[in-house]
Amino acid sequence: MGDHTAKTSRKPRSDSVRNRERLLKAAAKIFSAGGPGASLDAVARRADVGIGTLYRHFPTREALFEAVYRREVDELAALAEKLAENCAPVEALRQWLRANIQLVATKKGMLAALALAAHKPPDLYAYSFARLTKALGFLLNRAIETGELRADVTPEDLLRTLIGLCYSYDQPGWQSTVTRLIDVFVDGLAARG
Amino acid sequence: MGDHTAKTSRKPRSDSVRNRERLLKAAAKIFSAGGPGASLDAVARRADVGIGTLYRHFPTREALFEAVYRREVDELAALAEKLAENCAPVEALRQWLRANIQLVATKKGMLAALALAAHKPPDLYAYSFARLTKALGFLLNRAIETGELRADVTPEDLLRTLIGLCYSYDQPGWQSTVTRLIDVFVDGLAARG
DNA sequence: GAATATACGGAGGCTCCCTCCGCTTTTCAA
DNA sequence: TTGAAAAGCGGAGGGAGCCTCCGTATATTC
Repeated sequence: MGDHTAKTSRKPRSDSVRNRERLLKAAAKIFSAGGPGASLDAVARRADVGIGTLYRHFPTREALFEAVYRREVDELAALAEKLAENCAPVEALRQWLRANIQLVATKKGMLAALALAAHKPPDLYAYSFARLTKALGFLLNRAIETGELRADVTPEDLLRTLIGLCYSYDQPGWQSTVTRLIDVFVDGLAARG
Repeated sequence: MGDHTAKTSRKPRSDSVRNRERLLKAAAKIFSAGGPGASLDAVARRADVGIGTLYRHFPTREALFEAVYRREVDELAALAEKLAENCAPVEALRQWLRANIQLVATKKGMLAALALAAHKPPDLYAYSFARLTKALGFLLNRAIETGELRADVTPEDLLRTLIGLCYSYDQPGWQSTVTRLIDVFVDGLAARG
């Protein structure tokens, strides 16, 4: 089922692997063109694969989104660690948040992926949200421990705030606006409790 | 066409008026139950009216949303004036933002209406967004003029921020969380200019 | 009591979603 | 090499929603 836990001995079928790859490639294209809510039928068509195959590999829209954007999420997580090494706590946090905005601006569809990850009932999305909150929590805690930021905002809160702000998407000039708004927000976190 | 500009002399047909009313009532129910994206077919069915009639009265989903929530928007606008009379600038602003959260919490569907108003290309939504930004602009300017808040955030920005934050909807305990986040944001606005 | 402007209804054509199951391909063991 | 069984494939099919179009019905007006 695409999910090859080393349970049974058989190795995954070659056609299965190939099709999964095709689907991911097609999905990336379709999502980046058609935004969230793009047709899954269209993805299957583009991948030259039956719709049933799509659903077998990715039972839900979320699952497909997550698979498509997993690479990006991983990179964000890695970036958090790098920034922690090279910057002061609050600065590192700001940088990371900006990198997120940048990414959303670049990879269309990324925002939808994040939104799904952040808004849906747990368990289902799992990977992305966990990965990102962990990374963000790391940066946030550093700044809280030094006493530079107030302690009553969680990584989840901040991540959702970021995503919420990015929803001003499509508006002209949104990128600089959102950056400014995030800065305001971080200033608010810094204002003594 | 529901839009009776005193152009022609004929008075609007009684069945038209009745159906419009029915549709609004049905839509309020359906939207509050099914959230945004609820079926318009279902609205028509509930109103005991042909689907064509629905589309004739409200050519787009947005139009219907706006009509359904117009009353609430008007009340928010009125509230802004009342608060301005009775509270200090920043306090009035906070109160108003909280009232918004409260309203979103109460009237399900309201959030979707606001989001549509705030995210879509101008002209189309018109009424709600204009009304709200005007009200909010009024409160915001008072606080800026007294030098209590920085001047580089527009009413539109703030409104979109509010809506974006409310998107953490459905999450348990969202209401108090969003209230806290809004407070953080206002603190950020207050932090030195 | 016409005449006519206005509104009504819902069928029809399209797209999308997702499930289900008969058929094909691949793997693996003998 | 081979053939049985596991694994995967495809797409038809049923359901739902969207929106348009137009023949029919009815309110208003004179």
